[in-house]
Amino acid sequence: MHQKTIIASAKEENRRGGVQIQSVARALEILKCFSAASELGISELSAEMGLHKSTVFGLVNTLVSYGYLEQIDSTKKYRLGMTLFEMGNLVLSRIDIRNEAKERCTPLARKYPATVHIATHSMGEVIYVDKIDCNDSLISSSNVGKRALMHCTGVGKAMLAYLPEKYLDQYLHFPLKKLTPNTIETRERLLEELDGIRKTGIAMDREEIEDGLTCIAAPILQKDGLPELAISLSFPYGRIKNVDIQQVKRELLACTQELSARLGFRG
Amino acid sequence: MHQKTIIASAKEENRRGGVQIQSVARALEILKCFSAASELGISELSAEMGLHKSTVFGLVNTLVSYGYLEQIDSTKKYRLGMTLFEMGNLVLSRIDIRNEAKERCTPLARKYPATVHIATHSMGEVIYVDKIDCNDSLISSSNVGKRALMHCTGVGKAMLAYLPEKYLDQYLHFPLKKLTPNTIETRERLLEELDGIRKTGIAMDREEIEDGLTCIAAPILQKDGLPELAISLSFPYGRIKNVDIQQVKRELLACTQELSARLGFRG
DNA sequence: AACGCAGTTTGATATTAACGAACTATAAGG
DNA sequence: CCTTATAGTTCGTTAATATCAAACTGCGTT
Repeated sequence: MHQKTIIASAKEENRRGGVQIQSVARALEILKCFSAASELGISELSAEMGLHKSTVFGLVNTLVSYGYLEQIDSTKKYRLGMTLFEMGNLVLSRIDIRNEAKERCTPLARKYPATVHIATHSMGEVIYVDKIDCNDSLISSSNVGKRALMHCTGVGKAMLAYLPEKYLDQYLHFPLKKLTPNTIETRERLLEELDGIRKTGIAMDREEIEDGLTCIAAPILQKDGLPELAISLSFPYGRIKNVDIQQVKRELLACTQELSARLGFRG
Repeated sequence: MHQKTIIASAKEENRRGGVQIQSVARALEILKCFSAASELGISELSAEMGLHKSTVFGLVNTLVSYGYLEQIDSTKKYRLGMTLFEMGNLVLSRIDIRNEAKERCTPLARKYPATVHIATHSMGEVIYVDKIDCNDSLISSSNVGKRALMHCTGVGKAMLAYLPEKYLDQYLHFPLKKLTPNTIETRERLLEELDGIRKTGIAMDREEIEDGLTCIAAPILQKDGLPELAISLSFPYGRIKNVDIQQVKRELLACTQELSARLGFRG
């Protein structure tokens, strides 16, 4: 079957060992085709997936039954459904410590000209779960719910430093994607960096994801020593000048260590 | 196969016409087994679903590949994954008008001793998408992301009144579930109520979902006249006494009509 | 050290998902 | 207004694939 080949080659990346159920994988690939605003029809999806219309219809129809997609009456097209929102909120409420983290870190966003981000990790990527805007914020396009790469973000490196090395092997592909002149590319350089982070408990992003953006980050560790979240302060170009970085590090560490303690972590 | 029978009988409810892909439906049923905090193993799921362990394993494994579930290293059990959060945020950002609605209605929550809820509908149920706590709020256990029945909530009735009657036939089962002495039970009584709502543009919940809780609600209508959201003010027992209900209705309508106009609705 | 339990892997069989073709409905164009 | 085209939907056949059973692994307990 030529279709199978297309699917397999296009999506082999996220294969995890063990059995995969083809039709489930295809259904989830269909969900991936949708972005926030996009409304797609069966034929578009069929073309995108390289599958027959009727095959896609069956998969889509099942997703609709469960509210993962919904059909727009007027156009007959489909869009993401409210069950995803419902389930997403369940996940959010699972991360108990997030609320506390937000409360505890709000003073930092007030005191410094920085945006505070709270993030977790999933399958080798950063996912932002919340943010606190700084007082004099210009625009606030939210990253909440978005993914980012781990090797070039403060939060990502902060968590990687406390994850087992096999996590790194499983999810990171070297050479790492270079986004700015400062982005770390090699495994050796990354391991070295992570060693440094473990020494101080603080991860820095020095214009590694975006020119002009500096971040100071630290992880929140669970009882077992693994990171559940990380918190970062992002200073856009220029604003970092008049800030006492050592002082920020101390205050951030005070926050995250207290939060780690709340999770039962004994450093 | 006896398992098939179990699945079919247990879940026939949410069947939508047309083909269903069994393994996709099973995968989504598996997701349903999880609540926020729950961590389930393959054997538990296998028992819950009435399927063989290895069958469940294949399905779960696929869900893990895509981040819909994640495995906890220490216990080998599974929990809901971050992709659900990611997708849920996409859905949220699709509902553009929500932000405006929140902003526009915040004054109401400040002025009156009420909690403001913003909700939409999905498959015949209400889903709360946001809320604004009132100033002197006691506890704020959030309903955001939760579902509720349409026939006994202000927001639900507000939206039902502007949905086609076939929506009602498709999703509501009579007699309706009675939650308090005031809950509407019959189809006739509901249609009558919806007629009344269309006359004033306002839906009231007079202790129909919970004793002592009164709500005033109104829909936000799209260009095509169908409701996208509804907004309600909830007054807990006692607080409604000193409130000028007619004035609240006028102010709420002013909000929702402005918001409907923003969506292109011309009443 | 043996047992039991839970997660995981493997292989055989028959169910089921995929395809192709046909059908319907809506919209565009002559 | 009728034809044509496009997109969504339905149906029946076939072969691929999901399911089950049984065996394996690894951990924790007795």
